[in-house]
Amino acid sequence: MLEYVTDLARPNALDERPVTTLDAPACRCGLGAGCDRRALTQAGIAWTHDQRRARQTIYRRGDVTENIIVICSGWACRYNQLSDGRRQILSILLPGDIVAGAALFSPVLDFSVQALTAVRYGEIARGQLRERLSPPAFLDLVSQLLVAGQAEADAQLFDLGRRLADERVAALVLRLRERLLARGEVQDGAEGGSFAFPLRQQQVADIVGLTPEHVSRVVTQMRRSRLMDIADGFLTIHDLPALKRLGDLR
Amino acid sequence: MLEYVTDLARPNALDERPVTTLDAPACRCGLGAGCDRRALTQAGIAWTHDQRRARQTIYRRGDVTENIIVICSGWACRYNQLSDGRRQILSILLPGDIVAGAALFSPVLDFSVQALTAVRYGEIARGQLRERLSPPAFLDLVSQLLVAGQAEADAQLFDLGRRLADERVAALVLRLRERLLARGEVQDGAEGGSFAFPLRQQQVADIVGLTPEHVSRVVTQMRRSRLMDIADGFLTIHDLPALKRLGDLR
DNA sequence: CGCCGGTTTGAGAAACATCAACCTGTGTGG
DNA sequence: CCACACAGGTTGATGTTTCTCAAACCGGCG
Repeated sequence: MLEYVTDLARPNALDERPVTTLDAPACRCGLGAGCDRRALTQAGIAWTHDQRRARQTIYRRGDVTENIIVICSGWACRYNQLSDGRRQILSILLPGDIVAGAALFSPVLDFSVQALTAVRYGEIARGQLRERLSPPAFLDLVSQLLVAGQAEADAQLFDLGRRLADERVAALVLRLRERLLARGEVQDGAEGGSFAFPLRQQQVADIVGLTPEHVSRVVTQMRRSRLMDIADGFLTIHDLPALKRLGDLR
Repeated sequence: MLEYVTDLARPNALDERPVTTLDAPACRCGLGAGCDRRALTQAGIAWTHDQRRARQTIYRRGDVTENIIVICSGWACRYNQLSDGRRQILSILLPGDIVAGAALFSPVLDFSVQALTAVRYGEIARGQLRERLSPPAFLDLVSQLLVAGQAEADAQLFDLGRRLADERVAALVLRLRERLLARGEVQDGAEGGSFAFPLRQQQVADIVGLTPEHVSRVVTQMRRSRLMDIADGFLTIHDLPALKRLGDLR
């Protein structure tokens, strides 16, 4: 397997320094009104917004945190990596997603987290959160996010276990499209709309369990057959029905 | 792909009839003291114990349920299946596991559930559960189970995306061993102990994303190299360190 | 005994990985 | 401005893993 050369190996003290924003802009994280710095501060809950640039590491497997982390803007991912370089992205984190539900109970993370684009994220001490937020609301919120994560994982499991390369890519695109639709981040274009797609083919490969070369072949093939196109950080769907025939769970 | 011939296609009215046990025996489901028929009954919470024989279907994808389902004894699995027969098992359900955290919010199931051995399971109306159980305890319980499920899914995702056939099988065995260890269901034998292993190779294949033929080759190979052995419904580990070298996440 | 579900084995095909070259746009230093 | 490096993507030739299809095997059971 490839020894993926990433910047994981060169932590840069300056780059990794947390930058606390004093005025948190409007935040579409799932905590809803909860993710309002002023409101939380008034409630006596410590809340910090940090940010990372694209490709920077946010957490490493084994790191310890007492915080619940929520993505506020940008894309990130959870991944695991073997010592021989094989890497698998476990999930794509979009604004509103909880990075680690696991952190609710065990402070030590079982995966690494990396920014895919520039990312802003918030951290709340879990003890505080659990004490202060009214329990039923908190239950619904967290459980709902956990359940959504499980559903995503289920779909991904099926893809990796039982689908061919082109079907996997199609399914990935469709699921991303669904999630972005729900956030109103899909522009409707010719056939199936288009949306910002910051992933490099290497990263797509790490999601769908293929090599970057093979992803390139699949994407090129899809471009030629006018299924969809990825260019300039945007993904445009040209034939949504055909894509669904490939990648939908039926 | 194969058209897997399962008994999904021949529902048997007699076999599928729920059998409510009047005296629920000791139950190691995660609800702990909660899963005590008398206690729950006294608290006014409706609770039923049903059972299924091996290979029977408990739920089908798309079924609607207002209940939270917990496995009390036996093995079951969640799976999804394409119309062309491709099937992927999403998770193995052991006693104490919640079948569908999803049912907490959406009554319609996004997967099917099948008994792998004879299975006893309990159902509690979710509304009742959420109202009656004291919220903090409920939060911890459910979230903890959800988080554990996510961790399992993460490991499985890595295996399916980035591991070779023998590594996948080794990893599956190791993870099952861990879960059974926690339940005290591993007898320590010669090297790595042994435990009941009711899975057919077809089912193993549906977990690790391979064909049954290839699973047979891998298992036979492992038997010959004295890594482990599966026989008579029991799995015996002969060389735990070697197995871990193959399948552990490092 | 014959049947049946499950497993094993083999030969050939398909999907995907590997390795290597090349291409293109972009930034960088002289 | 040019030379150059570099990251990301594309393409091709070849190798490996796994699948497919088919047959044989094996223990249990009517």
